[in-house]
Amino acid sequence: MARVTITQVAAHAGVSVASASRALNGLIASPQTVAKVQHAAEELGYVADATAQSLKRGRTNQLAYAVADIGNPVYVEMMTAVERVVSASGYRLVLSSMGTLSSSVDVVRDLSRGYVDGMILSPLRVTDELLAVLAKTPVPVVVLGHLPDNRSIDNVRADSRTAMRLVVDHLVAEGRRDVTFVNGPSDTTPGAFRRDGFAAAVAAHPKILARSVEAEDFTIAAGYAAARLVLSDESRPDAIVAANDLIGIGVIRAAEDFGLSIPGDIAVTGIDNTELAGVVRPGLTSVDLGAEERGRAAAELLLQRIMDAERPAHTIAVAPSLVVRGSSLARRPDPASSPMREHTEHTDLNEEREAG
Amino acid sequence: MARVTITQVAAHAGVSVASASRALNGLIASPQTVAKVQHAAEELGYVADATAQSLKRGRTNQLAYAVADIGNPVYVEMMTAVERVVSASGYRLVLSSMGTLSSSVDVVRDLSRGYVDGMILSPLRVTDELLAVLAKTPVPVVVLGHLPDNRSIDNVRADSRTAMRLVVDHLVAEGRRDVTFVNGPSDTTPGAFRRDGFAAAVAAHPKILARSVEAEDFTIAAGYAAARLVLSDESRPDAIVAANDLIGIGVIRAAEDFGLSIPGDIAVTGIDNTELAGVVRPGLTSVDLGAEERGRAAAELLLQRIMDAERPAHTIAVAPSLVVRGSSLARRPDPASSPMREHTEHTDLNEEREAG
DNA sequence: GCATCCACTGTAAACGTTTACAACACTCGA
DNA sequence: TCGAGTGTTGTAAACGTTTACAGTGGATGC
Repeated sequence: MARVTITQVAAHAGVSVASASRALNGLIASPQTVAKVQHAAEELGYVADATAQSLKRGRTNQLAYAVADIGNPVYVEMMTAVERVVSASGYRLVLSSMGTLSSSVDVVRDLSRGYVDGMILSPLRVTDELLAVLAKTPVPVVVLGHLPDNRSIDNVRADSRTAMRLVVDHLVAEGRRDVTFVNGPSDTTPGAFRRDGFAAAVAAHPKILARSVEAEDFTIAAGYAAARLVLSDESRPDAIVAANDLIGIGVIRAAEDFGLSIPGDIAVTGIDNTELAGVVRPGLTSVDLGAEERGRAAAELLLQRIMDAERPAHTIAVAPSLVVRGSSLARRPDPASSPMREHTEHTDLNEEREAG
Repeated sequence: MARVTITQVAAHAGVSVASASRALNGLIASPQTVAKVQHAAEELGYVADATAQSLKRGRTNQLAYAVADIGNPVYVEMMTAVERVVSASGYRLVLSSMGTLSSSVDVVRDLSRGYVDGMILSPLRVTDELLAVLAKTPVPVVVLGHLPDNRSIDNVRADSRTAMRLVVDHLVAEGRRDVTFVNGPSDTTPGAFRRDGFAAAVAAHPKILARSVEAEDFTIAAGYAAARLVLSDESRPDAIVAANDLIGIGVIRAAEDFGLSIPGDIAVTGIDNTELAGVVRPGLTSVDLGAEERGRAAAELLLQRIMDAERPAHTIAVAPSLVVRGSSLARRPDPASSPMREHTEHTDLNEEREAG
């Protein structure tokens, strides 16, 4: 299945390559030429070579979304929002994952080589090396995730501080007094910001006891493992704040293994408000960080940056909102309790109550 | 941040572009030249333009994985396996989603234009148009998902028929007699094959009552909606076979809304054995279709096809295996039952029992 | 009948690389 | 001293497009 070039199409149609090109691109050409060329192209199954076209035109019509942790549904949610925006502007979106296999620096370097006209980056860790590469990368970049200030890089971020305040305030209001934060790795950007946010939030409540541990990862399995340690401590907390929904779900599973009722014995909260939070039982109270809105904002920032390379860098922060579900309700005055209390919770696939 | 070309590097180093190219690519060149060129490249921040390089070399070192439904975790699982294989061979993997926005035909056409050296396709629907495009596409393709036979296209498939037999046999063995299949759209490839597989499987058990309905989609929300209809029927089944885990989870949630105990009042099974199946309560019995193995096989097939365009097309079918969890256990002889029976189920984040 | 315009066409140069080929400066052996 | 060999270099042609430019032919105006 050899590649057929425009030269062959031109020959087959009996015209010059220039005419063929013009006919195919809808530029000025006589109706007969257009007909001949289109027929020839059809017959030979011609498709313009993308690399040649990009080289000549200086643009690829491709944008990239590079994400560290594609296993986390929240990134899929952001990607969907990104795709909606960029494909409306005629770009195709390619997703490239920068896992353990390829470092984010490598991915950025590679993407800077001209395969894409711009990129959105969601790195888990923002190293100095990455910042250096980003600063001198020739293609437009938007970072979706917290970035040091004054970096002159377009940036869309969640508000981790407010998010942590929302959950902590909520738990305290519901009567919790001993709160443990199960973070993901704190050398990651979300890990660091949520750690600090938690510290700030609990500082506002001098009476409550606050502790922190770190899960190995922002995953269900890591949350489960970390929670087992927390719960086997002799003085276990009456609330666990998880750094994201996946960890939160792991915590719920661990609590179940320990025979603990949620929220009777212990409250649990997550962050991201993914679909999963509404699907586990009890429903996981979570902070919605506006994934959809962040994705959209990042895409729009990128499109604007492409149109005007000189515009000043923008930073957009999206406001979080608390979504309360069964996992964090007040511990009730012990209603002649059955050992495992029954949670009568309506499945919130369609609606949810918000408080923010 | 203007693009710096090899011409500038060569000028800056005081050599010809040919020498610069050779020095940068580790071809034959004197140590002094290499040093000068590398220094110049470093200083100017030179990165080779990918489109020019690809045009000249005739290869991009990129492979694509195009997937219809990125919201389904099973595709992420396959992608991870694919990436592991292809990046070990020096390729970069780009993911392109063909959602409602862009038809699979468009995506294939676009990818055939030279942006990638090969692609793996997981289409939801295999239309004649898609087959026609695939047949004449100039870049190597592997289809990950059932394909009509004798298509001379490399193909990796799950064994839906066996999968359906495994769940149906299991449910019958556990004493179920009235089984409803909640399929996804049956005009999709998985929908059609699972429908047929279910029909064949129940045909082997003449005594049991079998019915089918279709959810709008392979999602939790669609499964939930479909299950509400099924369960509000006056003669509700004693088992529901869901066409995948997401639908199965929706079914569990719906059953809960109806106050039904699982597996006491009704058994539920899924397909794909995603992580979610082990995380919901009760654990969702599911058929593992070998996502990891299918992804790996597809990637290897693609690499071989790239190396040898003439080799005959292969079809690889991966054997399924049943993973039994709490959602489908036998209805026990009514142990002085509490209305909502308590499932003491060990969280299977680490191990699971298989039967296949 | 000649100049002018118009609509269209072909020639050729670019885009940034890689690479075949020829040229070059050496060293070595005769 | 010469020729052959070696190791390195530059010139120039390609890869498949797009596009500036200079034609071409015919119709129109005088």
